[in-house]
Amino acid sequence: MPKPKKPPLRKTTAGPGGRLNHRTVVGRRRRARTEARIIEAALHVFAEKGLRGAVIDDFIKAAGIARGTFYNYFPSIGELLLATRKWLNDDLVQSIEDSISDIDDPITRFGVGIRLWMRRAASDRAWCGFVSQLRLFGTPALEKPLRDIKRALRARQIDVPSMDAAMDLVQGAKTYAMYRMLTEPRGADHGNNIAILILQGLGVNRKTIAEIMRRPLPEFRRQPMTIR
Amino acid sequence: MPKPKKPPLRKTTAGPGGRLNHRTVVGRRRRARTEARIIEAALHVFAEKGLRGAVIDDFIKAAGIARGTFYNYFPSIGELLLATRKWLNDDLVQSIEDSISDIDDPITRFGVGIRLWMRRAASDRAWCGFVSQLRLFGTPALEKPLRDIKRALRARQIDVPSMDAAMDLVQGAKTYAMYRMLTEPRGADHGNNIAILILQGLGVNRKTIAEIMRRPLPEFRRQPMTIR
Amino acid sequence: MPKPKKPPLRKTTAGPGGRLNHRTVVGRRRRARTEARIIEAALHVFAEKGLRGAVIDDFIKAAGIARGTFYNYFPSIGELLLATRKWLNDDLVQSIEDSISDIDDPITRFGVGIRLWMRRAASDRAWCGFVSQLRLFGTPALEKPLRDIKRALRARQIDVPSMDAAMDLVQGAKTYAMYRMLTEPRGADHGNNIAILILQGLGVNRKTIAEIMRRPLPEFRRQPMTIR
Amino acid sequence: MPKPKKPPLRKTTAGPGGRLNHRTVVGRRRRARTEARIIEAALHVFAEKGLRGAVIDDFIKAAGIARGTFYNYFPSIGELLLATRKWLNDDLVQSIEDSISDIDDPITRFGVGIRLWMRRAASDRAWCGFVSQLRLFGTPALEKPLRDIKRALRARQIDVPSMDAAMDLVQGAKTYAMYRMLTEPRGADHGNNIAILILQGLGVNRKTIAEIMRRPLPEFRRQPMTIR
DNA sequence: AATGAATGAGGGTTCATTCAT
DNA sequence: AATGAATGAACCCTCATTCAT
Repeated sequence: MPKPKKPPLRKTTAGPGGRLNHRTVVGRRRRARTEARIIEAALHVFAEKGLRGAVIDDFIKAAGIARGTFYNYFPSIGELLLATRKWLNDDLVQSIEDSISDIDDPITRFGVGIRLWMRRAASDRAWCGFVSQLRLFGTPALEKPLRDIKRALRARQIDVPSMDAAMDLVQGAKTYAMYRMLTEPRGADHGNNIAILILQGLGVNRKTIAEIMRRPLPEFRRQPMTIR
Repeated sequence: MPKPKKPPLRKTTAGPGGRLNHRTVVGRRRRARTEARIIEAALHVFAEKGLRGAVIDDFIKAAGIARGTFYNYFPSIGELLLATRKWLNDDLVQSIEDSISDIDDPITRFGVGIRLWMRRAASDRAWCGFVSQLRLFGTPALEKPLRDIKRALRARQIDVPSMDAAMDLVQGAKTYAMYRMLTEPRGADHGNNIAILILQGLGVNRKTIAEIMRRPLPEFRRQPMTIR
Repeated sequence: MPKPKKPPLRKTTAGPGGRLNHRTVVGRRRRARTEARIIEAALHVFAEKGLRGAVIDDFIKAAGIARGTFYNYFPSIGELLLATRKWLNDDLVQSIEDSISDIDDPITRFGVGIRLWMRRAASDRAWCGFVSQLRLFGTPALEKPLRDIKRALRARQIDVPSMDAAMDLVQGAKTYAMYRMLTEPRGADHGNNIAILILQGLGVNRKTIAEIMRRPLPEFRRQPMTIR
Repeated sequence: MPKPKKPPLRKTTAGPGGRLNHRTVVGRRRRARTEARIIEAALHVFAEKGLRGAVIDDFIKAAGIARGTFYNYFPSIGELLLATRKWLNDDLVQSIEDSISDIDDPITRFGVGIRLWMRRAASDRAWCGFVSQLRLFGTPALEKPLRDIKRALRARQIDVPSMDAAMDLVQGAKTYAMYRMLTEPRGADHGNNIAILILQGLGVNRKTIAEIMRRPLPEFRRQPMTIR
């Protein structure tokens, strides 16, 4: 009596006519909604309790789901963190990249990008709290800025003794500023000021800095939370 | 069972007549030695496991003491962290301050201080790991540098849009650089490069920066671990 | 939330007028098929994971059904176990009884029955794994052999100090042998050897044993899996 | 600052004069007592709830200890089971071996051993319940009987078609009888009856069996529970 | 009927803290 | 002081069962 053993848990249960089963479609939609809900909640929880300090209970309370439901979606807090970071990365890259896609000059792109980043941090506490804890190095979120800055170096728009040190300065200043924005009140200009100092640090000349700072920031296009 | 718990704050246990008897003296010496041992171990443990990730077991194993002994000295890990940070602060301020006490020019003091800080980070992994996790803001460790930088501002040696932003840049860059030194190999110049970028960021003029960087760094005076 | 839960015991769903309509007939057939599928799968699962160690997931994966579907058929794993055992009992009694129905001599019937049982165990791993875990005492599966052995006692074909002890010997030896067949390789004769030892244990005389063992075993009549 | 790192948690904390520290001695004694208590309790729990059905709570309640204490001794129920079985093995081998060490004749040793085993089962419900669930094969507990039976075979005291089958008969009958003693009332002779049937099954001749059964059983030497 | 997302009770494990010696 | 066994609250994770579609 060999075991025929069906292929396990088909992804798509198609009805007799090949059309997607109604139940399946409904189920899927619900699934996606719940996942988005959990990630959305996770952003706040991680921001508040820290990446290490959060416990399952925090997430399920914030998302309004049952304990078991959590595990239907993520096998551990670590996985949830990954998913949240991935979502955030996509969202971040997307929203900033969209806004500066029409800028050609590398250092200007870079500078405006920092201003946008900092403005977002100032306007969205949860986002700021979460991002400020992330180690973004080597992550897609930093690919674009890194490319810009390399181009700027080749174009002699910046003057730094080493790329590694330059990136540490950039990321360090941003991260630290974000962290402190959560703790102490900071003026409305704080983001811009940080941008100025970073550009100064990179050796960008005064005039260029002034130009970058004078630029009106494009409208905020915050897209609604969606997964994938 | 809430925790009223007052610090046992041992007063001088004087013998009859008010003089310290022999047992007391011996006991005290032993006490100080054990405490130093625990803090020394804690530095490594915190560096390795993180400020949040360390458990009592890590400390007692590293210090080679029994579980109960730990509680004879510190009522909780949090208190140990405080004590460790305090010790580090003292040590840090002391060793750097000692080395630059003969410098008068504020920006030079500041710049050399950063170079010393980074050199220490590069040469002492545990120190680097521990300090890079600390939020030093408002802490005595930053008082002196802050004063120097304020004086530099008054002397128009630096040019920044805001002091808050300036300090975020300084601390952020240092902290981030320390963190990354632990993860990826960095060249021997990394510390100096960071110093250059920070000074550039503060708007210090080229020539001054060059002078600061040219200064030979005073010898390392690592004092032996002592408490209080 | 205690569980009052009455068995849904579906009565004939007859259409208006009392005749079975087409949908009902089709539905019933489908129902029977699914139930058979679950039980078939359960046999393997119980054999593999143990009576206690199997979880719902094992059954639904093995049967290729959805979680909810399981509960449409069995209110719990316990009930499924009962149903599986019942099916096995019927099948067992049937297939062995069919094969020896033409033997009149009680001890011969009994002996051949044991040989058949052991042959089945050797040829069907899942069956062996499942049955070896069952406590068959008092179950219909043992009624017939018990009757045979009682008759053999009356006919002085066996010589035992007590019927209880005799049955323990018989069931114990069979069960243990089955269990070990799963674990270690056993020669093709193992079943026959066990039969010999059991008969010896019951005090059957040598010659009779030899005759029983010499008998060709009737062909295997494995009936297809059907419920009720 | 290299880490001196003491050897972890010395087994023996000796005082200055090399004598065992008093605290250490006391602690050890207590530890041994608690361990014995847990194992003793485990025997009953396993007997009652089954090897698979017992949960941590059962053990800690039975042993009268706290949840955490359990884990100070055993990392899991599985480990506890192992320890319990090991203890039982030692105890079993010891107590039976002691009693028959003065018998030379292999089959007599073997037969008396079975009678002792069954007598113990009848007089100690927890023992019986636990042992009847164990798979003793390949375990030290069966080494001695196995050796005796092999010697008996060489001495032509028994007559079996295969050693494997013989051992299945022996263990199967004993195990099954033990299991049933727990469920249904069995006469005082049940153990002896099982012994007779087993010996018959092995082909021992009538007279020898009668002699073995006539032998007075040596006094029970139940040693007090001690670990190691 | 069939489906699979949601639920929450039950059970496992860790670890800070206490306390008798 | 130092020791380490004992404690139990806080967390983690699984899995039987329900229920809307």
